Parts: sequence; structure tokens; C-alpha cells
Amino acid sequence: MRIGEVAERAGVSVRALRYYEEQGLLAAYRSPGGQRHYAPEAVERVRFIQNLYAAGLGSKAVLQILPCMEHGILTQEMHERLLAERARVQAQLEELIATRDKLDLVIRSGQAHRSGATASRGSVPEAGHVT
Amino acid sequence: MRIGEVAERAGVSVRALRYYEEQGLLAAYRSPGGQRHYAPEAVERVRFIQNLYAAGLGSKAVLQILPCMEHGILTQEMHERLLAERARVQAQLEELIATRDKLDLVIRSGQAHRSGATASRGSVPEAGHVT
DNA sequence: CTCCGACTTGACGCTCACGTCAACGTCAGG
DNA sequence: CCTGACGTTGACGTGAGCGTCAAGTCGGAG
Repeated sequence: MRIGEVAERAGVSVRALRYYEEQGLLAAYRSPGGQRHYAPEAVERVRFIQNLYAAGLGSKAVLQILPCMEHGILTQEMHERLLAERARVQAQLEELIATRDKLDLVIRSGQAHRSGATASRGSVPEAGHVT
Repeated sequence: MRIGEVAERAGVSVRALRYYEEQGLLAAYRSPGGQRHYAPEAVERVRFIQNLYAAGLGSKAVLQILPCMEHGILTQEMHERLLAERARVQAQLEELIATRDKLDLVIRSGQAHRSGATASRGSVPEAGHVT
């Protein structure tokens, strides 16, 4: 696959893919003319990179974590690093849940202040969340 | 309270508080000499601002959402806006959970490749999460 | 009154994950 | 060979949420 197709399938820009290569996150074979060609697995790899970015990790962190995905070899240091990153993700997760619940409070209290009946189509948060 | 105390209690920098005021997110009374003085509630307000930032909202979004926290009045437009933001937070939440689980997979598979016994002190992820 | 730490207003710097423009090369179809 | 879509490198731009320095002011203890 060439860069445009990968970009479209993974839902990112072409520029982003070149940036990933520049950061050492995503390798590409080159055609004789110099064009990048990617293996099909690149698409999922890019999606995972996006996940890590969304989790608040920077390029350096992603660069250190990504190799472990592929070959599954963990040094002692990498193992601790992964645990630390997992903990950060988990903490961020719990903060996000708290924030979501605060938003729900505002929405529900606002609901009480409204006059007419508003049909709730499943998007209105109910009390007692599990996830 | 003056700005330094608010900053310390809320766990942010003095610069951040001035930035919030600049963005209209956090009002402050002024002493005759021009120094900022805050009500005690400012601390929690700042924490909530941080929560919203961490949830990926920008200053504009926070600016529109914050007033609803205080007086609890919701226009139709604001209600929809809040629902939309909640949906985004929820989506981000689910992506984060997926990312965490992927990290767990890497950690656990790496665990299998290790030689000796590694004492798990509750920090090693187990299968079958609920939250 | 003096002193010193906390505060003030600018204003510029920084990081990061790209966006965007310029100028040019590649490649498959007709 | 020609065309047009797609690709290349290089470089500068962007936006947000502050960090940081400069030069001066405020305010309470002694």
C-alpha cells in the first residue's frame, strides 16, 4: 500500500504518517523511485499509535513502547515502564469517569429546571453507572 | 485567598490562574492595590477546569459549560451542547479502556516471556476487568 | 519607615503533533 | 510521450496552555 491508502484506512493525514516515520514510529519500504510502501499491518499500528497519543503519551514514550508490541520481548526496565504507563492511563481513566459523572450531574440538574417534558432517547444519563 | 494560596491548594501554577482569568474562566475580586482575591470555591472550580481540560475540551468549550455549573440554568442549546460533550467524553473513555487493555495484553504476554518468578503486588493486571 | 516576599502587567518562548505551501519527481493509463 | 493523480523533501506556520524573564507595586512584620 502507498501512503495515501494507509492514511485513509487508518483515518489520519498523510502528513501524520510522514511525521511518524520521522519519529521512528513507523517504517516503510521504498520503491526505486523513493515512494513509501507499507505492509497491511501498518494500518493497525497507526491506529494503536493514535490510541497512545490519545492516552496522553508523547512520541518518545510511544517509540519506546511500540517495539514491545511486535516481538513481545520485555526487559526488566521496559516492564516497569509499561506498568508505570498503565498506571497513568488508569489514573486518567478514573479522572475522566469523575468528570463524566460531574457532567451528568449538571445535565440532570438542568433537566429538573426545564419546564416541558423532554423525550429521552437513551442519551440522557441515568444514575448508577457501572462502566 | 490570594493567588498563591489558590494555586497551591488547587495544584496548578499562578500563571495558569491568571490565564484562566484572561480566558474568562475564573473571576477574582481586586484589593485596592490591585491584587487578586478569591473566594474559597475558586479552588474546586479550578479543579473542575482542569478536569475539563484533561477531558480534551478547549477554553471556549469550558467557558460555555462552566456557567451552567454555578446557577444550573440550561437553555435548549446548552443542553444539547452538554449532551454532545458528554458523548465525546464517553467515547474517549471507551478508547482509553481499549488502550489500557491493549497495554495489559502486552504486559501479560511479556510476563510469559520472562524467566524467573516475578512477585505481583497487585499492580500486575489480571484478566476480566469490570471498570 | 524599612524590608522582603508575594503580587502586578506585559511580552516573548516553548512544546508537540501536525497543517500548509513550494517546487519538484513517480507512475500507470491512453 | 503526455497527462494527471499521487508522492517526495524542506521549510515555515499554528494553536493551546502555559513557562519564564523583566521591571515595578503591595502589604504585613518588625
